This record gives sequence, C-alpha cells and structure tokens, in this order.
Amino acid sequence: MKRKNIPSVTINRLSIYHRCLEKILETEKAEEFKIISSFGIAEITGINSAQIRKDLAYFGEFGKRGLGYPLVNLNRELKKILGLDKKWSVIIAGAGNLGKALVKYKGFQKRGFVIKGIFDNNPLKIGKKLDHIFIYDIKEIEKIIRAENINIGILVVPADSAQEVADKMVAGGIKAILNFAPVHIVLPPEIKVHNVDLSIEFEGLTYYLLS
Amino acid sequence: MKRKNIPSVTINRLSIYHRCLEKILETEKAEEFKIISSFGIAEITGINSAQIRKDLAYFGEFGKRGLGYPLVNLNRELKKILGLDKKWSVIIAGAGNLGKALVKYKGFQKRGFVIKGIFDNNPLKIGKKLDHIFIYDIKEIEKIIRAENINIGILVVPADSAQEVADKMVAGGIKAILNFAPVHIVLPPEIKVHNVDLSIEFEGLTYYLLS
DNA sequence: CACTGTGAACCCGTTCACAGCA
DNA sequence: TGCTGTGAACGGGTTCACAGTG
Repeated sequence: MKRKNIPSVTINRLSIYHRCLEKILETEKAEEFKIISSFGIAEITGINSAQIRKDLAYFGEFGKRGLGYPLVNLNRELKKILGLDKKWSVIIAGAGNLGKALVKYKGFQKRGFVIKGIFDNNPLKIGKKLDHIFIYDIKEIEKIIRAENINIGILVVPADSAQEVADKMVAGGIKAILNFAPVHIVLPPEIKVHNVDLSIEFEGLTYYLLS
Repeated sequence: MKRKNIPSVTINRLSIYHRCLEKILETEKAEEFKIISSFGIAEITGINSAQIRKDLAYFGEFGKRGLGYPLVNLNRELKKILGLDKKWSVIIAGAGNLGKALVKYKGFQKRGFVIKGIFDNNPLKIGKKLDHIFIYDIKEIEKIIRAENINIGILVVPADSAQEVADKMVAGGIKAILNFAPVHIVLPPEIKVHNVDLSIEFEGLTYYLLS
C-alpha cells in the first residue's frame, strides 16, 4: 500500500465519509446499484466536494465520471483503507469516569474494536469487572499486552502517570496509543499517538466567547 | 481586543502553554520572579519554540529579550486571553455514559466552568441527580438556558437528535456548543461549534497500523 | 551573551477550474 | 450533460534566520 504523503486530515475525513455512507446504507436498505456524488456527500458532511474527490483520489479511482461513486463499493473500499474490515484488540489504562464511559460506548464493538481489558492501580477496582471487562492490576499491563497481542492502548490515567504507563504499553509491544491525558508524551517514532484533549476544546470555546 | 486573523490552532496551543505554566506554578510554589523561555516551554510541550513566540506575539510582548517570559505574569495573561479568569455557565444535553463522565470530571470546575444542569428525554433519569447536578426534561432546555444565562452547551446526545437539540440550545440563546455527536450540525455562523469525534480518532489509528 | 519579536521563505493542505469520460 | 480526477493557483500556518534588546 502506497501510504505516503497523505495528509492526516484526509484520513480523518475518510472516516467521516465512511460513517456517512454507513448511515445511508443503514437507513435506505442497501441497494447494490445506488450511486452518490461528491456533491451529495458534501451536502451531508459539510465538506467541500473538491476536497472529497481529492481525498478519495489518493487511494484509487472509485467513481464513474458523469455519475458519481457506487455507494456499496465505495463504502467497502473505505472500510479496507481505514482497516475497519479487521478486528482490533484494545486495552484501557485507567478505570476512572472517562475509562468507564469508553468501555460502555457501544460504537467501538460495531467498528471492530474489542476491549480486552482495563487496567488500574486502585486495589478497590482491581479484580472487579466493568461492563463484563476485567480490571487488572496496572502492573500486569505489559504482560497482558504481549500475551493477548493488543494493538491499541487507550490512556485515561492522570497526567502524572501518563508517560510511565505509556512506556509500559510500548514495552509490551503496543503499536498505537490514544492519549486522553493532558500531557505531551514522548515515545519512539514508530508508535502512533493521537491526543484527545477535552480542556483544549473547552478553552477554545471560551476564547471565542470573549470577542 | 484585536481578535482577528489568529489561527484557531494558536488558541489551542495557548491553552497548552497555560496548562504548562499552571503545572510549574503548582509544583514549584509560585516564585514571583521566575522566568521561563520559549525553549523551556518547547521542551515540556513538544512545540517548536519559534511557534511559541509567534503565538504569544499575537497578543502582546510578554517577554524580555535575553531572558524569557515572567512565569506568573505570562500565566495571568494567558488566563485573560482564554477567558479563564471568568466563570462560565455550562449545560450538558444527554445523561448517557459520556455525559456522566463529563459531569464528574473535576478539571472543569477548576477552570471556571460551572455545570448548571443536565438534560435528557428519558423519564427514568429526569428529576434525578448526577453528582449533585439536577437532570431536567430536555423540553425545558431552551427555557433554562435563557433563565440561567448559559454560555456553553455540551452535546452528548445520539447523532439522530443532535441537530434538533442544538437548535433548541441556540433558540435559548446559547453562544457556543461542544459537539460530541458524530454528525455535522448546521447552526448560525455566530454560534461557535467545536466537534469532538472519538470514532475519528480511533479510525485514524487503525489506518496507520496497516502501513 | 541569551532570548524575544518578526519579516521572509517555506511547506502543505485547500480550492479552483477544466479536461476527460460515461 | 453531469460528475470525476487533477494540474495549477491560492492561502495560510510553520519554520527559519536574524535584528533588536535587556
């Protein structure tokens, strides 16, 4: 796969296109021949149609000129590109409020993400279950990542311990981390890290409320 | 305030700088004269030092050449710029898992965000409390936004009802919305909307795991 | 000397506009 | 005719490099 020079925002948008198509297929009962144009997707997603065509063109020629994109086929291609045709093993480090919410979020299973365990250092939580998922001692995280061949780690621990836990994840052989802790964590370049920072989103809003 | 032409990513970074300074002041016991350089902040945040200087320069000359930025003063300025020296009234629409997690998240109070109410359409939830915050019928959202002069609405409802609830928020006079629902919502241009899309973050990771 | 503030160069994603094709 | 695919222009954020200054 020639996965080079593709802007990461493009990947984010592919994810939006995919969800858009899924929604249509869900509601309109999969008609094999249905076609959607870049303008149609633009209408729903609010993204510029030229942008959509360019994004898709990075990965192939999925459309038919004069018509548009075959809905079912494009959806399948997007799944493949994003890796959503596979199962992914996930663990969650941190059994706090956000960790709980993520465990219970049903959208993940639907997209092929399987939560294989939760980790915490609180003795009151260790050994219990959260929505049928076992809570392990954080000390075991490295071992279990290796044993279960976990792909993705979700960091929802306090900022102070984020780096430390991330290091353990990497030691266990994890390849990607979604970091909710509000700190910059430093890891080997081959580890893919995405940061989700809720405070930033809030503080961005208040800024604009002042003007 | 000359709040024009400033990239929104700059605002996000200001928020990071602010948190960085807060952290230092917290741990090192506020020394009024302490100075930090753009290189120092760069070290901690992983952001290019020229970038940091340029971001700060949008809002004034806070530093001293040859020395750096006075820690306490810069922190105060950032607070002012981001509007974190004020109290903000917030409501949450949707008492699901994520809504619950947000209510319980203590970082908000610390930053001046006061949650004034939660809204849901589930009769089993209406009238109860979540972490001392009352759960109202979603039908009352417009009324209460107006009565309580709410600034910010958090949308954590299902995608299907996101637009509808957002419209109600706007009708009530809300000025900014943080949208966790995975749909594109259309609102008047004067309403500031930020989207937080967790699925996108996950699907971005799986893409990179394939290459 | 060290570090800020900033014009200029650079880089890269977005948008335009249109040739190509069903 | 209608819409894709794409080269080219555009726009704007990032990085560089250095003058300015305590």
